[in-house]
Amino acid sequence: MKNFDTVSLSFSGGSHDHKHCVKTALNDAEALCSARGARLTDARKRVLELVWESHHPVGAYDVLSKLSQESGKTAPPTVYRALDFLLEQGLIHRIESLNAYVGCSHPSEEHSGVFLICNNCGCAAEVHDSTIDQAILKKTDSLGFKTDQRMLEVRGTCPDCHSTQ
Amino acid sequence: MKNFDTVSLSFSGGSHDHKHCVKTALNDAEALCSARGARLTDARKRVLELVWESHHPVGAYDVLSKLSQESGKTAPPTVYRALDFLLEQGLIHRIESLNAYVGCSHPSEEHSGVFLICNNCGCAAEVHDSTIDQAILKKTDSLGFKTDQRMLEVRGTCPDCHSTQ
DNA sequence: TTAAATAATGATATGTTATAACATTTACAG
DNA sequence: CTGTAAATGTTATAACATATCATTATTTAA
Repeated sequence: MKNFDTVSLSFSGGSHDHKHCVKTALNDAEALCSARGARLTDARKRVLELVWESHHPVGAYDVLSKLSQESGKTAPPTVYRALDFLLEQGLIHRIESLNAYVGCSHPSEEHSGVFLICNNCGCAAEVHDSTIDQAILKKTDSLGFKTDQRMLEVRGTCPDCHSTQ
Repeated sequence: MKNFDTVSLSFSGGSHDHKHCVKTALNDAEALCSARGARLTDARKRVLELVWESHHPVGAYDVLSKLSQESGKTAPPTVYRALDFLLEQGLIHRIESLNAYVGCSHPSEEHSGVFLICNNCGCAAEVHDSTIDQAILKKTDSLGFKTDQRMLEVRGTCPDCHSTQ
């Protein structure tokens, strides 16, 4: 895994060009899936788009109702299958503490992010920090625990909400 | 918050005196609640006992069915109220990635644990590490994010399962 | 010590999130 | 083409959680 400390979206104040954001994500997704021989079908692509509609985590049933509106009756498995595919490909992340999903902004890297979730506005930022990664690794190693995945979610107030009050 | 690095139960190989473990937890809980003027009623105490029955996270509906067996028909709110109380008092923790609950082994300290969850045997160990805490704090501070709570759950294979294969 | 206030519990219904199981259609390699 | 695997459709249900209102128990304070 590449050793990088980045912030995917660190609290833009709602002022970034989100359409561009989504377009980039979709292009990246196409390229990645193509390179891997994975099939980013229309249904999967549409779900990815819907997850990317904001930087707020989106619930499966939110996706479901939008899908139902635009394409007629849709059943839960349709959505969950697409979400599972996108998770497998690393194109989205699941926020366990919200039962919700967010787009991943650098899916080409294998990684475990840290999610900062604002209790006020609901936005979620994915950040990376090798110091945190190493601290966790050191601890699990010292206990002989072999890690498969890890989830680190921090709830609080984002700088935008904090300054605006 | 006291600065401590401890392992609550680091993979005992299933060989510890669990009855003692539970008894201690219940005594501590009584003492704490008493000191705080919080009411550890029979119902709440029984739920705490049930959560402590193993070091595996226990689902709310597992608790519910045991309660129904021993006390006749019980409804979900009964269990969730007790779990909420126990969470508030820091007597149990919720494992978000499992929708399940585990007993807290040192409830008198205010703390955020790290949970190591074995995908093989299902056991969960709560560990603490100030290096991890500090790394996370440093990162969130640098981004101007004010933390309320955090969850860190690591899924993998515990040393017992790894050695036994 | 009793009435009022507060906290806890009981009971019913329903909301929310997720998956099992099986049928059908689509993509694509041979 | 056509057989196989992958994806999707469909129905039902499992699993997790809360809203609401009625009732009972406990504490507080007059």
